[in-house]
Amino acid sequence: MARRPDGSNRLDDAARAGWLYYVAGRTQDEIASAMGISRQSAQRLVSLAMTERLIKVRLDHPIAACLELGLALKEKYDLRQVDIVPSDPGSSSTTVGIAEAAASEIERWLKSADPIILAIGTGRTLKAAIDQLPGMDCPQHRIVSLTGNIGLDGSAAYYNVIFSMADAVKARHFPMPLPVLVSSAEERVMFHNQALVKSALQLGAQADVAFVGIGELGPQAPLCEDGFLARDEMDRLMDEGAAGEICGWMFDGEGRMMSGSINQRVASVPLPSRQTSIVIGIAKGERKYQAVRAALKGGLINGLITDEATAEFLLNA
Amino acid sequence: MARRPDGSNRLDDAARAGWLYYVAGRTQDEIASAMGISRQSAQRLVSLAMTERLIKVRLDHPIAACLELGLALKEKYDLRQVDIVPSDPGSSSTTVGIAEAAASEIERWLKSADPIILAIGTGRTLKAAIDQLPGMDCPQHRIVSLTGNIGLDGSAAYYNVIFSMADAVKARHFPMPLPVLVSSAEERVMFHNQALVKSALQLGAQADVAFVGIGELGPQAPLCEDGFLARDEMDRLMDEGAAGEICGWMFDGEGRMMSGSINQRVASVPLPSRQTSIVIGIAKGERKYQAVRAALKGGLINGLITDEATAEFLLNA
DNA sequence: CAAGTTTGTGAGTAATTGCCCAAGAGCAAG
DNA sequence: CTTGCTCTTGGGCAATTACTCACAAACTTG
Repeated sequence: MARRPDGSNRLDDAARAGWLYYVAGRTQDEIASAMGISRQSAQRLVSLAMTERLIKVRLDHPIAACLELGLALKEKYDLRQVDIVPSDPGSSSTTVGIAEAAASEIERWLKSADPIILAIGTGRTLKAAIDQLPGMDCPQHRIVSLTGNIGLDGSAAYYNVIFSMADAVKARHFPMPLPVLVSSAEERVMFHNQALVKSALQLGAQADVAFVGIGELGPQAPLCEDGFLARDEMDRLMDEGAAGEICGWMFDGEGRMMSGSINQRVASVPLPSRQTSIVIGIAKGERKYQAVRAALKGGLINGLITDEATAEFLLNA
Repeated sequence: MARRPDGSNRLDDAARAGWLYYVAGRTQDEIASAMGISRQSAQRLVSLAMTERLIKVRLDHPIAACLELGLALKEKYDLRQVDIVPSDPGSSSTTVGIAEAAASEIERWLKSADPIILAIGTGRTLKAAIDQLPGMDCPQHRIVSLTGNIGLDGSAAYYNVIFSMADAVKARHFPMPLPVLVSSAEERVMFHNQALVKSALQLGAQADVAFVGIGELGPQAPLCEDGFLARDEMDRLMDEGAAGEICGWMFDGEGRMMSGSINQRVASVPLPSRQTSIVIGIAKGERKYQAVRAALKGGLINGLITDEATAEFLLNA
């Protein structure tokens, strides 16, 4: 009999229990006796399956209200692709719901038999989305990161979205091993001449689809909190009228790229052309309202995944 | 809000409620007050979302495929107990995986506080399974061998499954000190009149659960290799359409017991009734596909422990 | 238009689940 | 071998959810 001091067997059991509970619809009591454990242990396994994200729940029904909002938005901002999920008034999470929807959309693209180039940004929202991806096997596709993952202090610990994603879907991937912001335009040139970065730049320009987060600016902006941007720089940007950022590219309230020096120091891949690619922004929440609206106004994105409340704001604003 | 007198609005509500419940993780009470309906109605909507399959749950773990296969097999062949373990495509072992699973299942039965009678066959697979048993102390149970352990040449060296097992779990045990095949029906009667054999026969008939291997036939069959059956007899059996054996009992491709003289010379305990007992077959591997299928078709077993690949064959065949 | 049928509602109740706590097993250090 | 620590287990209990029933509204049918 295999002893189970290690965790791997435990996850197996959790998967089993979770499957029996959610898919087969058994009660925890039945699972307990089927697996020869106490009900409490079964409950723990089921809950473990949840917290370990072994179980993925997804809603597949176009709710009329969301659909209508989506259609209206699509028209108003001339979008190629819109996905609206219901709002949860009681929750302050900035990812719940849209992460699942984004995962579903990403999966749809990855299921394509024809090889595609999928570009991806970074950030909490995208990380949450990637976590919802099922395991896949997509050697035909290429995934390219649009932005670096190294902070001001040199740490690379940020949400390594592209690695988690490539790991889940087993596709070739092209990370950007550099900071989001470098110290000068010259340094950027230097970074961009590195072989790895060069191929990311090339691939990014040819991307069929890109999934990007939309970041708000301000003292609590993730860009600040995660140490990509110093506080005083942020203040200056705000003074100059910056309203949001995508992959580090700063834009104003009308969605025009900021003209100051800041964008010359952004080392990210330029956003793929909205003429030839689909660039899908993923964001929700009151704090991001202005940033999302600006991105839409400026045509920086031509696809959107958001929630009802945000969609309503965007329609009426 | 779009008014809709027809049912589509109801499904929308169901989707919304289901989303709030499963994705956002709110309680039905919260959903009820958020949507302005009674808790019961909320519950109905959530359950409707489930029954209408608006909510898709899936489990992203290798185990999931096994469980699904198991459920399908259980239905197709009307089984009481199915256990599918992941296949290891790189291994040609006929025991790895199922031995552990079988041990785990045996252990589960032995943990019962109520005394049970556990019958057990023989063969490499079962030997590997009981090697996986942890030490236990089960004086309340009785273990009976379903089949003899003496070869054509009189040697008793075969996989002495029952002794190893009784040793490991410290239960009373009832071996069958005779050959698998005797020379004639008359000799069988003689053997069966021995006291030891008699009690084994009686116990076997009352067994609560039986674990048996499923043997394939052919020149490389273990039955031949281990010297229980002469080569020319095997050839004759194959000509007559024999497809497999369980504890020496030969059956054809439909799982019907062979009518020739061979089964009159099998000295094993008859398989316990599938009405009152659980008879669990343990087998995997391409060479055994036909034998396992026949055993299932004929209802010779009502439980199965096998691997994914075999399970897939059994489902599609 | 009335009777019958279907569908949805709320109340009450049984079943199921989630959580806290004390006890026990496993393990490392002494 | 003992001590102290952590992690896991199972019991008990409160919260949550599922089911049954009786009734009302809406809808169908003659």
